[in-house]
Amino acid sequence: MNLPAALNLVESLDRQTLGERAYAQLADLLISGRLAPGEKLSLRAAADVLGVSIMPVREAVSRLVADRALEVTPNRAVRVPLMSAAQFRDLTKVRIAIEGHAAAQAALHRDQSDLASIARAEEEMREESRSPKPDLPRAVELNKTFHFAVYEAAHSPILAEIIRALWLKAGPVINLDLRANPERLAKGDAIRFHANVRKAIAAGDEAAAQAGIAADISGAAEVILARGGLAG
Amino acid sequence: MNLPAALNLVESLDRQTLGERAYAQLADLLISGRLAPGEKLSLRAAADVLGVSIMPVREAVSRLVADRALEVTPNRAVRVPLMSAAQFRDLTKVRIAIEGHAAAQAALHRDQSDLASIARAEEEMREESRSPKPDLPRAVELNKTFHFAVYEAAHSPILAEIIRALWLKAGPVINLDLRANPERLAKGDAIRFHANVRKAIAAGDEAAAQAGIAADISGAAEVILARGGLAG
DNA sequence: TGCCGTGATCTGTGATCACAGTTAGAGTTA
DNA sequence: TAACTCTAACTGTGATCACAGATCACGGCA
Repeated sequence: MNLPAALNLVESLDRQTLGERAYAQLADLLISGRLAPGEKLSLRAAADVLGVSIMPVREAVSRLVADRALEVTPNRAVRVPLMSAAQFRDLTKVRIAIEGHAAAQAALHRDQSDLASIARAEEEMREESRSPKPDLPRAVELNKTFHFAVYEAAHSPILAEIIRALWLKAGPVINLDLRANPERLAKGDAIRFHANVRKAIAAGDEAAAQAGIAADISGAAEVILARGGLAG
Repeated sequence: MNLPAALNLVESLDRQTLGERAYAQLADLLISGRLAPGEKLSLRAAADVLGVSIMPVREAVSRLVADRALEVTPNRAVRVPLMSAAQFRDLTKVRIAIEGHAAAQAALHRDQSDLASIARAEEEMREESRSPKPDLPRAVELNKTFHFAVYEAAHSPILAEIIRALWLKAGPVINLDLRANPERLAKGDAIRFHANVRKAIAAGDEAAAQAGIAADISGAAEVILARGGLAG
């Protein structure tokens, strides 16, 4: 009973329950904006699509409901919550405070490997957005990769987890919009802010890193609010 | 079909599922520190205690696992996560940043009714802690009431929700300790900090409100860390 | 033609059963 | 006495069934 635990290791890695897999899939749909606010979700239909019974889906959905990333209405319907302009402004303020704080911490605590992955993520997104025919889903994914490369550099698992929960709420609004309206990507605001953030973190400049993330978040939020498509 | 919706109202209020009730009960146990880190929890046993089948408990537990307030080990055992000193320091830093921010926002956005409930909570806790024989569980509850009165005054539902999740993680460590070691309560540090916070918020002094909350949180954390009872 | 009642179908919630894996303890052996 | 083995009871996970309530389309009435 003493194989060098190598098998033991691979076994414990793919040892994820169906519920966790379902959660990961649904969370990805939300963060990347492939589920729109107000869109309904049926447990049984989702279970069919994922090829499992409804039990794993129930667990995944109850987790997402706990995070307010989904809601179940009084009429027993699961849907992506609608967000009012006021709620979106609140969410944006909180994101600026917390993600800005994380960026400042990243400027203080980043190591070389953090800088490398931030730089790589920034470059990949810059290339994609300068392409004549950008792949929007990929751009959304790369944007997420860049931001989380920054937040990981703060070396605070708890902070990273909180931010992930915020993106679960913001994804359906922001990334859905980005997919539908690529102009902002073409305009290159995000690219500029990202470059500033990378430089600030590399230089250890807390304030600039915080300001850069804040500008990026509020820039995207203003586009959404200006469009005026939010509920109530 | 047009009763003035009065009946409609009462009905929609008590419309909570067994799962939600189970969640509320378990969350309360965690926040108030009646469940210690490392303590195991059996779904079936909990279901018996709560007088329901295991289904509602499963939903409640999966929510708490999503918030990292509980964890299920690879051996299929649900327990309150053990916290290393490093993790506790990370949690404390994040709490200082976020709860401090909330206190600052409270100083900016509080209205008269916020000030009234903050003052009431502060006074009740001061009385309890000055009593010759303080009721510790009640003191823990009053402390929570005061803090959340402050955070509610920031008028940011999202921020309040995030802080609630942080308390879910910190409760088993901090409040368990407070129950076991009442000296800190007797010493009156918390009472002094609370008074400062109340005054700062009433005066609209962001920085002082933030500093007061930070001092309260780190004061409690230092006691825990000094005791040295944390894991790994 | 427009409206309302009605039933089939779908919703999430809860209970129960089945299963594989772990744990703990009694019983046995060295 | 100590260690080892094996079994019985327990663990969370998943599937399936039952149920009350909501939805929606169809058919009949005005």
